[in-house]
Order: sequence, then structure tokens, then C-alpha cells
Amino acid sequence: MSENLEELAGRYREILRHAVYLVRSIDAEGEISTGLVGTLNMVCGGPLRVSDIAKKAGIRVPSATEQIIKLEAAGLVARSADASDARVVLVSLTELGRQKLSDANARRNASMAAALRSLTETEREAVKAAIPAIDKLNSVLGAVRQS
Amino acid sequence: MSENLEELAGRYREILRHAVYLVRSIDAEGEISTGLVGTLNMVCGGPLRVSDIAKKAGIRVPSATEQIIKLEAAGLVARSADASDARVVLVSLTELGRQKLSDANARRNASMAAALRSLTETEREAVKAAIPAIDKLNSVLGAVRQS
DNA sequence: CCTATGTCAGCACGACTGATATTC
DNA sequence: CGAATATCAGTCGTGCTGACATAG
Repeated sequence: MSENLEELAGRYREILRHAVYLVRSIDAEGEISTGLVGTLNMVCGGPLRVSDIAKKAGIRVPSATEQIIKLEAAGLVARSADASDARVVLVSLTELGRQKLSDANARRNASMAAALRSLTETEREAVKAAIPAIDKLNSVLGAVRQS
Repeated sequence: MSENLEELAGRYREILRHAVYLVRSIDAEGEISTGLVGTLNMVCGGPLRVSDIAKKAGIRVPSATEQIIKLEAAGLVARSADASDARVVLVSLTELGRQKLSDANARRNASMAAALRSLTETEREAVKAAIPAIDKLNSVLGAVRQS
């Protein structure tokens, strides 16, 4: 059983490594980088604090600040003060940001969807079924990273 | 159905981006970086040309050269001339490189296996079942990338 | 006084493009 | 001579740590 786990770990790492540069090359087609789109997606549902963005992205606060400054310079997000706590900075999506995000997501998802279309229905179901598990796996790996 | 595909594409891209980042940070615990291990894995089966390494890794030739120089400085690979073409440089794994590669792979698989262990059996099965599909997905994306 | 939050400064790594040799 | 191969030089993006100001 432990042997199976090692093998599964190796195979999972393998496909992940492969997927790295594939996704990167797809994302390279657009104007906004992957990381920035990720940040935009986070603030899509409403204003977020810088520290929350950092936590969700799995990066440090200064790195999040840097991204936010870039996005603000591009007019895609706005920074505002929190009424109840003057230390926090709330980051929200601008209308332009909403448009750009929508465009970027549509373009990237279209590329991926095209690839998914060439899979069989069974294979697509397998990918779909694995997503919650991989998500949990990410959480576990993220928790380890904290220590 | 097309709507489902778009949504699946988005969720898949999301977890992938996250997973890639996490795996990289876990790998940071070791002495050799993810990219360098990938290169070592490539030359594991025999000498390769710099341009072939670049192509397999999905990076440009100068970037590959840079990696190889680092690996050579660390004594993990050796550069040699090709008898039939004086322009090409063949990169091969040294004995030390083989040891370090083996160690690195084992350590990384162990980390991942530990994370997998915290999943339920059902979740592990879901991940396992998705691997062939994701592998195929990678191939499709890779084929698109060629054009 | 101590903690939390965010920003700034400086650094490291890894990719890229452009400019050379060198060889085919 | 033009194409292919590899390298060097310089740049950029994006993460990090450490230091700092400000607010709780």
C-alpha cells in the first residue's frame, strides 16, 4: 500500500511537471500573466484584504502587495481603506478589471476546453471527479508549507 | 454541455496553477530545484543535445544552457563533444548526478506520498483514475502548442 | 509595549531576447 | 553564403527576507 502511494506520488508529480509548461505557454498568449489573473479572480467576488489575497494565493504579503500595485497601475483594481480598521487595505475590482478578467478567463478556458473536448466522456468524468481531491491535496501541501 | 466544459476547464486550470506552485515550494526544501531535477531526469536515459533538452523542457536554448552550466558546476552532468557534428554538445549524467537524482526523486515522492496519505481512499482513487486522462490532456495541449 | 497590517528595499532564481562565435 | 548549434550579456517577472511605518 505504501508502495502504491509512492508510485502514485511519482506519477502525479510527473503529470504535474508536464502540465506546468503547457499551461504557461497557453497563458503566454494573453496580455495578463497567470498570477495576476489569479489575483483578479480572487477579488472578483468582493473586496479583499492584502493579507487575505496573499494567503489564498499561497504567497507572502509583500509579494501580494507587489502584484496589487501592478494591477492598480493597470487600472484593474482599486485600493481603499477599511472603515473599521485603518491598517487594512481593501482591494476591489474596477470595471475595466472586470472586463479584462472576463476576457482573459474566457480565452484561457476556451483553450483548455478545446483540449478537454478531445477526451472521451469517461476521461472528462475522471478529471472532474479528481478535482476536489486535488484541491484537498493542495490544501494539505499548503498546510505543510506553513511549518 | 459546452458550458460545463468551460467550467471544468476553469476549475482544472485553477487547481493546476495552485498545485504547481505548491510542488515547487516543497521541492525548495531540497538542494536541487525542480527545473534542474527535470533536466537530470531527461538525461537519465542517455546523453542529449542542449537543443533537445530545451525542447523537452519547453524552454529556449539559452535557458537550457544556463541550467546545464549550473548542473555541470555541481558535478551532476558532463558536457562532451559529438563525434559526427562539432557544433553539438552532448549532456550526460555523472555518477554523482545519478545518485543525487535518485535521492531527490525519492525525497519528493515521499513528501507527496505523505500528503496523499491524508486523503481518503476514495479521494486517492479519484486522483489515480484521473492521471491517464490528465496525461492525455497534456499530450493534446502539447500538440496544439507545436502549431 | 506587543501584535497585526501593509509597504519598501534589496536579493535570488529562472525565464526571455539579441548578439556573437563556430560549424555544417 | 545561409542555416543550425551553443553560449554570453543584459533584461524582466515574480517570488523571498528583513526593515520599517502605522494602527490596533
